[in-house]
Amino acid sequence: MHRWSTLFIPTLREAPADAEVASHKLLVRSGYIRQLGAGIYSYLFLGQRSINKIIGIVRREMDTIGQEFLLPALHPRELWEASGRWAVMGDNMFRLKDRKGADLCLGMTHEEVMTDIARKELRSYKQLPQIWYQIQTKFRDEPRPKSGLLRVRQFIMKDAYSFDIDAAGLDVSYQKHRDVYCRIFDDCGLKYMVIEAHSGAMGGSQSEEFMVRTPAGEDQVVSCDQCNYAANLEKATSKLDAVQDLAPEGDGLPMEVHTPAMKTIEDVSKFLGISPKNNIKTLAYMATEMDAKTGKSSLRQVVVFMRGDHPLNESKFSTALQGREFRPMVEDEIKSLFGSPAGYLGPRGIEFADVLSGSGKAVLLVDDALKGRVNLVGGANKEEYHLKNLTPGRDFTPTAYADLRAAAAGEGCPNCGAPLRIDTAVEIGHIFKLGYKYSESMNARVLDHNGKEVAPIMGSYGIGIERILTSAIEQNNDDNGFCLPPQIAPFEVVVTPTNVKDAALAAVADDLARQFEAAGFDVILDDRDERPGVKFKDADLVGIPYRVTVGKKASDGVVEVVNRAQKETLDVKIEEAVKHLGSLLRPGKF
RNA sequence: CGGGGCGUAGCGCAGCCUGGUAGCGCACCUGCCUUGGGCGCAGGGGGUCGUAGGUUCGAAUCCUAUCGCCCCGACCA
Repeated sequence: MHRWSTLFIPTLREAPADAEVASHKLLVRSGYIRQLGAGIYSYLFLGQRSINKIIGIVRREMDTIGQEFLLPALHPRELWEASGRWAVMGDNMFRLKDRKGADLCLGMTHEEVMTDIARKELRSYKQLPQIWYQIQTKFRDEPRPKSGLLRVRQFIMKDAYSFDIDAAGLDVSYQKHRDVYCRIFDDCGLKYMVIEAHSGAMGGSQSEEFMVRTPAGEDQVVSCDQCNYAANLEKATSKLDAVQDLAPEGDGLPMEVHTPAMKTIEDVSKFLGISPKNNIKTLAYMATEMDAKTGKSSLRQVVVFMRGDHPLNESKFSTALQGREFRPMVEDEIKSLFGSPAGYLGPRGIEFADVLSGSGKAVLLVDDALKGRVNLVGGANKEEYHLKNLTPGRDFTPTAYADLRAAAAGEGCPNCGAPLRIDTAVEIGHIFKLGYKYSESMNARVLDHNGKEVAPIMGSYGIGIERILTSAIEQNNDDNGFCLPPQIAPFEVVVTPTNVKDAALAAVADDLARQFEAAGFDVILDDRDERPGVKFKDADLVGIPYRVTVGKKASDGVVEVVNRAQKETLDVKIEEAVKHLGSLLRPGKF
């Protein structure tokens, strides 16, 4: 039996001064974790116990669809060269050399290692599908670790990889993971959402994230309270109210108008007495083009037109550029393309490319919100002048239309039209249809039923173990501490005698704790010679969902069962305590 | 990488401006006392003042460099 008096549970009255978010303060105060360096933490007794319970749930559920492996954390450079990610990962990858000078890195994810196994071992469609997973430590040299365990440089991830013969098979593997993830997070007692996610520069056809709403989160989630629409801001769309186009002026063709010192959309709109919605916002970027053969990079001009009141979403922009890196143009670059300083930029006089890559011409990406609009106002590419009557398709031809706009709270849900909300959230899981990226680049091949060599199609699926703990704490804490769902708490119940010097009380408490243990509850006996207040405070702090107080009423055969989360106390007869707790912890079994 | 802040006992902080015995609260140890919400009394232990160099008779304090940590931003398969 676990006796508090013999355990190392270093609780603190005060939180470290540099802790900002609730879970960070409380994990340190409750003696779950201690910091070793920026984004590097030790998990002490209670922390590790809780992590182990979370891992237990993840493993139990993952075993219903896949097979557990354990891959190395130390990877040779060659493996990452094969997928092309040795260069792509940049400073986020921890790199080191061995004694012979060979380059190694610490694994930040394991597509490469898994694919390496697949390419060496899988030969036939008959061996597919496969789902392989592991629960293992990942290393990522984050530019800015923060918020305790929420953003760290070393953490535990459950990562899974599926190999299928075709897209239909991948759909099945993907759905299996989606279902299992829901069971896992339900079992962990989390309130979460499944949202559409940005597939990222890696391509991939579909991706969903499992998100927990909390102010401590770093992601922004757009969701609808009326229907089930939910998406990452990087991906979210919205319905816009119809906009009244301006009537044509003069002959209806682009017409110069003098706009002295009117550089911003706001200034121009006011000056001309129009809405920013009738303006074109012109943004100018330089994208990096990589020559596949020579590996040489060159710069490419990219112009973006948005509706005047709309912000650009850089993730969508990156997708539209097919992953090319980009940066804003500097002043000289603007002048050389537009012939005008910023503030008066527009389409006039520029011949844009008709395709994204190939020609050396500037690329023009136009946001979907401008499709079908007429008589817009934009810069004239001439200092202190704008143009009226600008109409896409007639006065300029986009290289492509694209969804580039960031959705905003209050705009209409794309499904049902109800107002959208935007919340911050923590990403606890991500499932991803990878496609052929790794099997192609790393040359994994199996024979299909026609005897033809094909690349298996892959999926990858991740769960951040620590983030389950942190988001559970973020969702359920108060001034006294936090309360974890019993399934992931380090203990399910603490038995607290109010005075261990009182032999009768101590005996009742000891006996009760033994009964709980015999009944299969995860129990800790707080047998410390401390005042009751100290023990109550500690019990409240460390997240144990139930406390059984053995005090004055014990002589009448009664103990108190305290529900930490509800802050409710119930008197229970000692001989019924096991049954009562059983009904709380193991519904249906007692 | 840009901006800001902080490094003094395990935790939270004062002292620094104006150089001269290193301090407070909590925690810890001993004894007594107390026992339903971090109790009280008495005694005690613990600090290369992040590190290195400089100025000075003398540096926690002034100067220079450097390292670490935190926050904002950039970034984030």
